[in-house]
Amino acid sequence: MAQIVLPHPLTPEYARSVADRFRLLGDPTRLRLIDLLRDGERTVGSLAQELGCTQANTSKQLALLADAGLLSRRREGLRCYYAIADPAVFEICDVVCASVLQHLNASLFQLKAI
Amino acid sequence: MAQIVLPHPLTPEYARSVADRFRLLGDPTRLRLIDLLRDGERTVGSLAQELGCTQANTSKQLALLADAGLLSRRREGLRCYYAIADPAVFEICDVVCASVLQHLNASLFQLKAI
DNA sequence: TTGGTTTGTAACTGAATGGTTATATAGTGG
DNA sequence: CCACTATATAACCATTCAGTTACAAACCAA
Repeated sequence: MAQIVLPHPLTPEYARSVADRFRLLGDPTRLRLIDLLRDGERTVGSLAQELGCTQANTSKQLALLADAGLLSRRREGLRCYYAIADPAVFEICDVVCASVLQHLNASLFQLKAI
Repeated sequence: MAQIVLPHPLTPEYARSVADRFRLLGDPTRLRLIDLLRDGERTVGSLAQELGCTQANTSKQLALLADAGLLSRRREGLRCYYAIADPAVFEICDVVCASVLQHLNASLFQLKAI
């Protein structure tokens, strides 16, 4: 498999694609859904109940993640089980979380220093 | 330094913080600005010219990135030089770009298989 | 069939936001 | 002083989008 690298400077088209992915992960509800799916597949209703979201909204956000290829869908009778399809999301989230935590800690340190 | 880990399940507050960071990176213009700054600090006008953006918009987007701690500002007379302040953004972007490229390649393969 | 359950979807609303225009601020040179 | 340059910012507009409501579709049980 040929290794394809993004151009530098980044073209508007590629920037758009990457930005789309970032924006997809840039919502608290979707992040919490992904986090809940760390433990394995779950049904829409179960996820909705745990998040305190409506079923409609949960279904919509799950569909967005699945359409992007991050989640997989599996029907079983009435229930629909969603699961992580691309484990890369964990790596991505971990890296971003670490950066955010570092900033939060730094801010906290600033506060304590006053 | 104590290692602080995000709670699981992710609380709404932490999810919000992480989502904010993702959303900040979820814009093509800001991603291209970050990409241009890989080569070192640049002035607002220089960046605006290369992106084909207005000076006002470029300044606004740079300010957003700087306020979040991702960029640093350095004034020198009339000019204002921006630079990467948190190298973690490169790691973050690289991870996401790799994932996006993989999906793009997979889509391309699907097309060729038809 | 009838009723109940789970999920998907269309239409709508309010809020957030990227980009533009115009203006303010501040530094430089004559 | 004045003009010019580089940057920041305020006001505004158009678009995007998360969430809600209502409803449709699909499946199961009795």
